[in-house]
Amino acid sequence: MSKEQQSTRELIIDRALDLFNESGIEGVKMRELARELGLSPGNLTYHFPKKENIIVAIAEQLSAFNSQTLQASKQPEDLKQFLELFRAIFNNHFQYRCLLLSFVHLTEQYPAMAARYREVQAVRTGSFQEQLVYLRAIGFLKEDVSEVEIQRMAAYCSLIGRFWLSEYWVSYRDKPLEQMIAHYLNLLAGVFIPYVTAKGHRDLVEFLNYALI
Amino acid sequence: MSKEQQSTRELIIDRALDLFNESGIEGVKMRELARELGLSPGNLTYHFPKKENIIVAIAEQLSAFNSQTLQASKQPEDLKQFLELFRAIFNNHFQYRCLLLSFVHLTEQYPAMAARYREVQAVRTGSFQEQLVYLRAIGFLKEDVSEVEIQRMAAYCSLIGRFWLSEYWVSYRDKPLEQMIAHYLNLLAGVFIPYVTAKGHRDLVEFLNYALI
DNA sequence: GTCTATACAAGGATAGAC
DNA sequence: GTCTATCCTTGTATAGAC
Repeated sequence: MSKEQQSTRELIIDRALDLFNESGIEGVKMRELARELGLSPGNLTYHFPKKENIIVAIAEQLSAFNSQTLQASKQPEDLKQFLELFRAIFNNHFQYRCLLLSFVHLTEQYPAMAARYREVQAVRTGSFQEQLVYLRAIGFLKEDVSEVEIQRMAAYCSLIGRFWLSEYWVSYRDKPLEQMIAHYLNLLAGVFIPYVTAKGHRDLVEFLNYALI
Repeated sequence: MSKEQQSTRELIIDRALDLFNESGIEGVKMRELARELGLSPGNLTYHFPKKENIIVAIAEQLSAFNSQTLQASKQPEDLKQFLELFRAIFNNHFQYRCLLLSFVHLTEQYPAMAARYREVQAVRTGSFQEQLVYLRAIGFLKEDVSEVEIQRMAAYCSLIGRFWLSEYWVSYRDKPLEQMIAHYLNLLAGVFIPYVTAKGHRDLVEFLNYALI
């Protein structure tokens, strides 16, 4: 996809994502974005009547990325794979951090985005649960792990998955991304430690050794 | 504190908090706030030259509340007390939800608030760790719980404490507050379950029975 | 010290010519 | 598809009355 082939619309989305990530969505003015692109403000409005439309377009990209990542592992082979899934998602999140970081704000301002997000998130939490049930079935989690415990683990995964970036951004931004992703993967792994079988434990230890530097 | 005795400044802060909580900080315009109070916009500017000043004033109230709540239990008698601490904090959070819900935003916009917050949060996470070490010392957590495990537990407490409200607001706002606070207290309690002694377990079960309806 | 009236600048959005 | 000109809202600043 060379730059020459990109439509104006695509050029706008790409540049907007960069600037939004850099200065926050609110920090980037429509006139500024137009100037950066060598367009007139009016022309920008032609392609995206409202700023919201640019945001939605970017959100759709992220959503597509995430769906693609998640489809890959309906039934993870082991805990390692389940956790690697999160590494991929965390990297997606960082690429689209402008959205993640102001997402409470966005859901307030644009009810359509809120509704869509709630839906996606409910599906995702449910899917975590299924994957954990599956991991229990194939002997990585103890047989006697209860439904309630599975639900709790899924809830922790959800919460960490949603908010790791916000915490990172506010409190640990000076530290390297890789290191902090490793930290949050470690927290995720820690959720399972008390509930794994011997086999699961070996798998987890392996993950912790190679994956967390 | 009857309404007659409140200074204009106090009246502004009170009304602003209500409106901010209702419509979000960005959703409340200075002119609107002035109108609600029966003041002229210029007069509002006299008391608070910038909107930020109102926000800071409100943030100081929350901070005072939280410090007061936290000082109460440097050395919790038991796990129950530790968890009750969080219930109080969660209720504070809800009272000041306008701040919590846009706090990434706020720390971006006002570096002073960011620095202060980072400081407070570091202290708080450290203090969780100390309390957990203490709970281990007095026999509520198993003796062989490691420092790494303590750190992880503190990290979970921190993450839940920071972001429970965001998740609640975005995904479960239609459910009653009490019920959702109970849900997040349950998640907090769940963090400790694998690491408690028999004594700690009894304590935890008791908490779960009476505290979570 | 407290308040009113008014002005200004920045930013999102729109209309219409080319 | 692109541009110029314009409008409206909102945060902020100031001058001056009481």
